[in-house]
Amino acid sequence: MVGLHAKVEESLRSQGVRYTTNRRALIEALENTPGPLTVEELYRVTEPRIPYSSIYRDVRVLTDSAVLTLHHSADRSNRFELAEWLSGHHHHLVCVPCMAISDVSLDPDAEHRLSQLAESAASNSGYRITGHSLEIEGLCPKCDE
Amino acid sequence: MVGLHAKVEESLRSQGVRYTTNRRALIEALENTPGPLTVEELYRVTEPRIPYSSIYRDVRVLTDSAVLTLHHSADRSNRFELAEWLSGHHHHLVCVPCMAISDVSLDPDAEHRLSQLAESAASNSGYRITGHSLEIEGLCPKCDE
DNA sequence: TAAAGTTTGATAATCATTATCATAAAACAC
DNA sequence: GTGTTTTATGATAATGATTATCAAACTTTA
Repeated sequence: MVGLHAKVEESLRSQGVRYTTNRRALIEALENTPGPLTVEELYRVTEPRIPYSSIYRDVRVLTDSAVLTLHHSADRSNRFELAEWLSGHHHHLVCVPCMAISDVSLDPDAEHRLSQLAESAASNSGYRITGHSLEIEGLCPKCDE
Repeated sequence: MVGLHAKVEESLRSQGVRYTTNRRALIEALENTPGPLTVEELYRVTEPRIPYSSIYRDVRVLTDSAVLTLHHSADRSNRFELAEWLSGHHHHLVCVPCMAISDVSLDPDAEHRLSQLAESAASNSGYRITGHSLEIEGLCPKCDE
């Protein structure tokens, strides 16, 4: 099993993009978190501090390189996460009051049924389906009282 | 069957908010469109023109009043749509290349199975589930060639 | 009709994000 | 290695979308 950094480095190199200290720190921050992070959260979490201008530039570079994906959440904030080819296919569990987001996976059988649902829902739309994403909304244990 | 405007008016009145000409025009624009709209699209579609400052204020008022909901999708723009208690529960079909979004509904049986999937996926998270939303990604007929 | 409360639209202010650019670091050629 | 080219960095300025302000117009209520 190849490590995350090796995969990222290989992918970036093939695109002529360097895997620098800053970028490595951002990837590590996302690796150690159960859900997508905002730029501000990335700023607070990394040590030593990376200036905002660099974080903004790097998340853009990494998103353009398909290492990260952008996630847009209900509080209007942009959040970044590892692309699914690095983290595995997953969905999101969102706490409506506090806006915390964490990843959830379906077991293979459930995932298969979900794919079928998505296919059939779009069957007479003329679209060619390439993917799907389920967002589950609720109240996290802290907010549910 | 009560009309859309009557429902909106009643809901707003109960919250001490007026259903003015501008707000009615925004609701009508959303009623006549198969998916959520950006502020810019609302600006272009309404006649006579409503200034941006008013559109921004009104979509905020209507969202705070739970008449509209904010949709967070793959481009970075914010889109607004009628809340589900007005338009019915539905999901979204997104064309990845051109970013067009249209509503899709599941039949009751499929919707039931989707709810169960969402419940079971979150079963050991400690969350209390209140809803879900499926985003289906693909290529619309025009983009698929 | 008068008074109180809301909405409107023009404009200014704010905030997140992106662009600029001189410097620094890394990769490459010889 | 030395020099050359390419790419990355961080400080700062610029942009663009959204929100706040406020006087005037409009609605509702008394």
